[in-house]
Amino acid sequence: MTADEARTLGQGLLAWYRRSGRRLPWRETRDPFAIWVSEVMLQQTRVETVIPYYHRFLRRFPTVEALAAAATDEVLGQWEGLGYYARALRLHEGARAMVRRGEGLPGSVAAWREVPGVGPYMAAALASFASGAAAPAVDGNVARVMSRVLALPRPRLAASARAVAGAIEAMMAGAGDPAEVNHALMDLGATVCRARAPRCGVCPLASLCRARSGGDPERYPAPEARGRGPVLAVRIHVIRHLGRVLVYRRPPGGILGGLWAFPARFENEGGLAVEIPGVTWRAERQAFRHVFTHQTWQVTARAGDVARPGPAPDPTRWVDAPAVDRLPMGRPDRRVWAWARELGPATVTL
DNA sequence: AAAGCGTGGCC
DNA sequence: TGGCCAAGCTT
Repeated sequence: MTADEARTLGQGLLAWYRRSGRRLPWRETRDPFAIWVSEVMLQQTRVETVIPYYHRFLRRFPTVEALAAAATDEVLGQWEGLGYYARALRLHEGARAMVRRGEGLPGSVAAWREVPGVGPYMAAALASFASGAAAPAVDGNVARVMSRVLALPRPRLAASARAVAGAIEAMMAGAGDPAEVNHALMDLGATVCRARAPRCGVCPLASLCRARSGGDPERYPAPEARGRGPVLAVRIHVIRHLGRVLVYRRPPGGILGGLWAFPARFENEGGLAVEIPGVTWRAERQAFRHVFTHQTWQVTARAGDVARPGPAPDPTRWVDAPAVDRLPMGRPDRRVWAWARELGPATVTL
């Protein structure tokens, strides 16, 4: 693509964006903290899913100082249901580091890149949206758009990525506000140049799109191979004594890391199985399947009561039942709790 | 550098 | 239904 062609594309793109771009809450502000929160939430997560979380989170933590001062469980609690919980832990960690250093929020690509959880895409997006930097922000949408325009099957490969960035920079040079170019490319990918059923008839880039002239734009980008992962049988135990319940915090780093959970035994991975003598199990059980990206849990949940509990075995602890509602949990444990909390006391005791 | 990390919607 | 997908990052 020549510089002149890039300029023409950029102008057509911005004309389309001003007519058909999305209005989104995090585009109504230049507050870098709010935009940072939105970008973290939007990783691998749909816009419609994020919007209510975004408003709730900023209402609870309006500033980086408020977030830095919060407890981990408050932050995870606001995040419950969004998934990829390490994002929330890194956001929290980043906020505390910024407040500790007292130099405000970053304003450049390089400075954002130092922040935990901020990678190449986010650093460019944040510097562009909050500070006006002319940095190409290549997310999944933009990579797909440029993969098609330039007919590059693997736009993330180093050589292709350079071509993609170069073409976007050329568009920015010819077309005003760099942040608008980034927003426009993302919106184009989300609403026109979609993964399936692209609407080439209304695309402002169609005239120069090599994938379209090739006749089968959906062939780009090349599909990523992804495994489905194993199915694990998981036994989850809700063990109660009077008004209390046994829980533990899952270790950071792994699946649902940092969240609270009920003691569980995994088919072949140990998990956290604690020996509690004298449990009277109820006859009812709950069974369901929970599909993660890389593994599936076939869950069987049981609930029981213990008459004379010893101290909670490490790392578990007894928690008042109403407090369990406020502990951040993953979906499987939350679902088990929603079932178990409705059960009355066991009918038989030892 | 390939694998791990959640959840919900869509067809 | 099950497979695919959605504003990526870390190790």
